Amino acid sequence: MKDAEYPGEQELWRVFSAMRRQLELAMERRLQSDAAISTADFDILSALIEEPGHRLRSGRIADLIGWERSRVSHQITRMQQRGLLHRQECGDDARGVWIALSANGRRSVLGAVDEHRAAVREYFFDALTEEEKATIAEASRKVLDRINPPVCDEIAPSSAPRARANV
Amino acid sequence: MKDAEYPGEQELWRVFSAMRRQLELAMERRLQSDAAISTADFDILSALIEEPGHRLRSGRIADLIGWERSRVSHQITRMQQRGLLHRQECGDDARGVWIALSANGRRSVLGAVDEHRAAVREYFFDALTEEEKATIAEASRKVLDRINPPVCDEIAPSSAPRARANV
DNA sequence: TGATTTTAGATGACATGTCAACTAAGTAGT
DNA sequence: ACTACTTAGTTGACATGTCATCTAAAATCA
Repeated sequence: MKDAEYPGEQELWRVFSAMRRQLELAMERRLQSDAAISTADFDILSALIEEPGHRLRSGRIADLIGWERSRVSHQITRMQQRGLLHRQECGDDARGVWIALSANGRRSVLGAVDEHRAAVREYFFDALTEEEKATIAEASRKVLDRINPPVCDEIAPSSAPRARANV
Repeated sequence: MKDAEYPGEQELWRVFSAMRRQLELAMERRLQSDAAISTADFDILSALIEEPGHRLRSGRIADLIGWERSRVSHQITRMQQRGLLHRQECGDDARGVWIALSANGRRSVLGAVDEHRAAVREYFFDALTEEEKATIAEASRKVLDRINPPVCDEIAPSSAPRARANV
C-alpha cells in the first residue's frame, strides 16, 4: 500500500502472470495431444535423447533439468511403468542406476521434438519481434540474477550452473 | 530439426523458461516464509479482501483467478479446515455458496499483501528498466493473443475477459 | 582395517491439481 | 404443471510434486 506504484506496473504483473500461466498450459496441452506425454515426460526424454548412449544417471538428470532427486525418482518409476524407459544397474557405482531410453520412449520423444519446437515457435517466437526477443532474453537473465544472485564465494569462483527448465 | 533456428532462439527459450520457473519458486518460498500461506491461498485471499463484503461466490472466484471450479472447491475445503475462510449459505441461489473471509484469513492476507508486493518489486520490477517493462507488457499481450486468439464471434463482440492469474 | 561421513537413490506420507461423475436447484418450453 | 436442459458446486479417483526418512554403497580418515 505504501510503495509508490509506477503507472502500469500492476497491469504489467497481471498480464505477465497470465502469459506465464497460459503459455505453460498451452505447451502442456499441445504436448499431450501431439505426443501423449506430459511436459515432465518430455523434459526427461529430451535429456536422454540428447545423450550419446541414450542413457543418464538419475542424479545427472536432476541436475540437467533442475529437479529434486525424489521427483526424478518418482517420475522415472511412472515412466518405467508406461514403458518409456527402464532402469539399469550401474557397474561403476553400485549405488547408482542408469536411466535408459526404451524403443518406445525413443519413438515418443522423436515424435514430440518437432511438435514441441513448432509450438514454441507458434506461441512464442512468432509473436515477437527480434528486438522483443533480445529484450526478453536480457530481462530474463537479470531477473534470474535477482532471484539467485551469482555466488562468488571461494569454493565456486566460476558461475554456478543454472538450472535448465526445458529444452 | 528442419526449421532454421535463428541464432539465440534456443538460448532465449532456455533462459526464459528458467526465469519463469525460478520466479515462481521464489514467490512461493517468499509467501511461505513471510505469511505461511501458499500462492494458491494468496490468490483466493486477495480476491476476497478486494471485495467490499469480503466474500464471493465460489464460481466468481474461479472466474477471477482463472481456475477450474473443482480446484476452487478443493482449495476452499482445505482453507476452511485451516480457518482462513468459511462457507455460507446463499439466499439468492440455493445452489450456490458464499465464500467469506474469516478474521484469521483477513489477518493473513493483510500481512501477506505488502510482502508480496515487495517481492514482486524486488525480484521483477527492480531488475528491469522502464523500457524493458514496457516491452514485456506488450510482448505478454501478444503471446496471450497467440495462444488464445481473441474471439470475435457474434455472441461476444466485446473482447472476452482474460483470466487473471495473480494480483 | 574399521569407524564416520557423504552420496545415490528409493520410498511413504502428504499437499495439490485435473478429470469425470454426481446432486441439487434454477430455467425454459410446452 | 411437467419435462428437459443448464448451472453451481461437491466429490472421488488418480497424477503429480515436496519433504523427511531410509538403505546401501562410496569416500575419508584414523
